[in-house]
Amino acid sequence: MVTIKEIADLSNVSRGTVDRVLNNRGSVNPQTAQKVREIAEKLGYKPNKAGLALAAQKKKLRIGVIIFSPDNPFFEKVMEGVSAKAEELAAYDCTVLVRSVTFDAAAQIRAISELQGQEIHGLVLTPYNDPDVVAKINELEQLGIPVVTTNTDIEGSRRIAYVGSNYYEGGRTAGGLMRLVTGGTASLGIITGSSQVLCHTQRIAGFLDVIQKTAPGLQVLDIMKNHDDEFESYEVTRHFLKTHPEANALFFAAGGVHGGCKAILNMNRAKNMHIICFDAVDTTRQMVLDGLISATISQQPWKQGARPLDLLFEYLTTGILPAEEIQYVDATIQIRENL
Amino acid sequence: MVTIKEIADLSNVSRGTVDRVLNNRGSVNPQTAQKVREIAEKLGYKPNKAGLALAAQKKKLRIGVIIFSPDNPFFEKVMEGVSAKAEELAAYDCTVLVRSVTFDAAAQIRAISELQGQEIHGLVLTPYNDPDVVAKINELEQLGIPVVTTNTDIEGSRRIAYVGSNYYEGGRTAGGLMRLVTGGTASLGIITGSSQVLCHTQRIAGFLDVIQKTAPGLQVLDIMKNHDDEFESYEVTRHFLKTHPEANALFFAAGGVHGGCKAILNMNRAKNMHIICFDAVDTTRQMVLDGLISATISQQPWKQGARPLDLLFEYLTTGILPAEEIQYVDATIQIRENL
DNA sequence: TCTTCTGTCGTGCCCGTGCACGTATATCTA
DNA sequence: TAGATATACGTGCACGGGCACGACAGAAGA
Repeated sequence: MVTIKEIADLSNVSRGTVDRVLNNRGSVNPQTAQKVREIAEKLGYKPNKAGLALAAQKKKLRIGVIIFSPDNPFFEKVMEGVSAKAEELAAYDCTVLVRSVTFDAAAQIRAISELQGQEIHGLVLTPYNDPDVVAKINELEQLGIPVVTTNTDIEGSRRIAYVGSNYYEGGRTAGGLMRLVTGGTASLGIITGSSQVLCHTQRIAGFLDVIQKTAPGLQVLDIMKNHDDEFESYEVTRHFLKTHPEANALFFAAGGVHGGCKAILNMNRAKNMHIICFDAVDTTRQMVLDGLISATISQQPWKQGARPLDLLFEYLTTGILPAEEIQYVDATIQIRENL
Repeated sequence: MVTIKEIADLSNVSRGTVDRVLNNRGSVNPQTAQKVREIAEKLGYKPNKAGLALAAQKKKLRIGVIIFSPDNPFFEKVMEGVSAKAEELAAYDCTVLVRSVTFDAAAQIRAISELQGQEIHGLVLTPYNDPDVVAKINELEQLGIPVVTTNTDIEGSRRIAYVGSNYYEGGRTAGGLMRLVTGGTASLGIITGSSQVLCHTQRIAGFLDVIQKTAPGLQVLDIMKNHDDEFESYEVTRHFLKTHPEANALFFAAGGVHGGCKAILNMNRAKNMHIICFDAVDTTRQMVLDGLISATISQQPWKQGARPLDLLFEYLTTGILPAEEIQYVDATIQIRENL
């Protein structure tokens, strides 16, 4: 365990000077600085976390969180993760300010400005994909306010990290599961939210890649959109089942699982139907337990809420950036027995 | 954030007295103690982790780890977890002493005594199920040396926590997977390590419970033992396949997956064979990627190595016992696409 | 009454880091 | 040459908790 004091002793300077050198603050003689840096390097100095945390205790941190309005059961679980972690961080005098707003650029930017007014030191954001939002994130970065994106990423922004799913890999896993539960032969329908949402199309791309390569017996009858709406999902599934009496498998790449399943049940098509979907919200859990859904792939919404706060807190107190800029949560396969 | 100082001020005593009361050291007037305790309770005092860690810096901790000789690829992964966490803890002047010994009571007790000679402050142990080992664990507890068991638990001991799999639930998940990949109908063989090892029998119990309740079409032809030996596994599988030409599914409840799979390949029985097993060691991974094994259930060996150290360090520096005495690692389902 | 013992409690330092403040020396200006 | 200014560096305190030491009072013994 190398301390600043040790480095100071070996460099024949005081702790303060070492501090100035290693943290680039104040003015130091270039030669002295060079020497200190060399010694610190040689000794492999890593700031002591306990000391850092204690020193950080003085300033009260405020972290802002902006996510969708949680009318969505998935985001309710994300919120649970946020709340749990917020409670934990409260012990370190760190306050978490949550704003849940509608999913559009203007509302997001308004919410960010509001949080800026409250003098936040960091921000967790589920970004709406818009150049204005990118600009706003970069503005925050300029002001020294780090941003972590969650659930969905945004390109071109200088956010310090992204925590979320790897949608393409999730789709691949779904494809593999479909191969396994159908034995490699089936006539299937794919139901997605929207072709405009990158997440959904990425999932379908992964799914199709896998079945084309490893399960040529899986025939895709149709790809339909439900715009993440339960009732539209019901309608669309109903129509699909009617026009395709031979269909015996369904892949839900987005929300609307509940509506789709209801349609299957109402039309008495549950028998020999193989269903793979995403997320383990309550209604989905029930359908898995009932045996209607073979398996669901959970993206750990709780973790998607909690982890970004962890990363930000670490960065704000220790200055250490996350080891990985992109932090994928595991896509865990859930069946009736391990829900 | 409540501090000792605040409690002291409100109780009209000094920090030292509050410290004595809350940590039960030294002598304090019972009335004063009562008052301090009440105030601490009311304020919901939780010792500050940073402060605690800083104070703990003075005494260098030593934690002992005893696991099997890692000729086993699973325990190699456990060791990776231990090493990674040890490196992390080294930053706090905490040394981790590892002993890997053969799996019997005498050797374990000898190793523990050795570590005692090195004045360890805590111990991580994969306990051999023997009354002498129980007694030894309790002796350590008496001496103030906390013990965390990992991978397998031991009854009647006063270990502060257990980190490992829920074998019964793992078996249930395996049963569910077998139902899914076979479509609910198959003639299967079960290969286990030994009927003397609790873990293995628990897994089989979970597996059988599930298939009896949810997949009556799954017929168990035989349950065989391979004593966790690859070559015995090869022989036993070979014999099973020969005597059961109709067999089209295999469940490996223990080690020896590689040997068993080799037998299947050599006898040209890979086609239409459904295999479910445990752990994702390299040879198993390869068989999953090759499509021979449908799915494997991983018990996160890395975490089983790392987590116990975390718990012990937390306890030794802060005195906080793990929230849950029994910490199950997730049984994650791994298929070709999410390995 | 003086000493000794014991129970009770306050004080100060330590751990490692950040940071405000103070000070010494060198350079520049009037 | 005195004074202002800038550069380079040392010092001390804060953060929260552990712990050693010592102070003080009351009781017991001589």
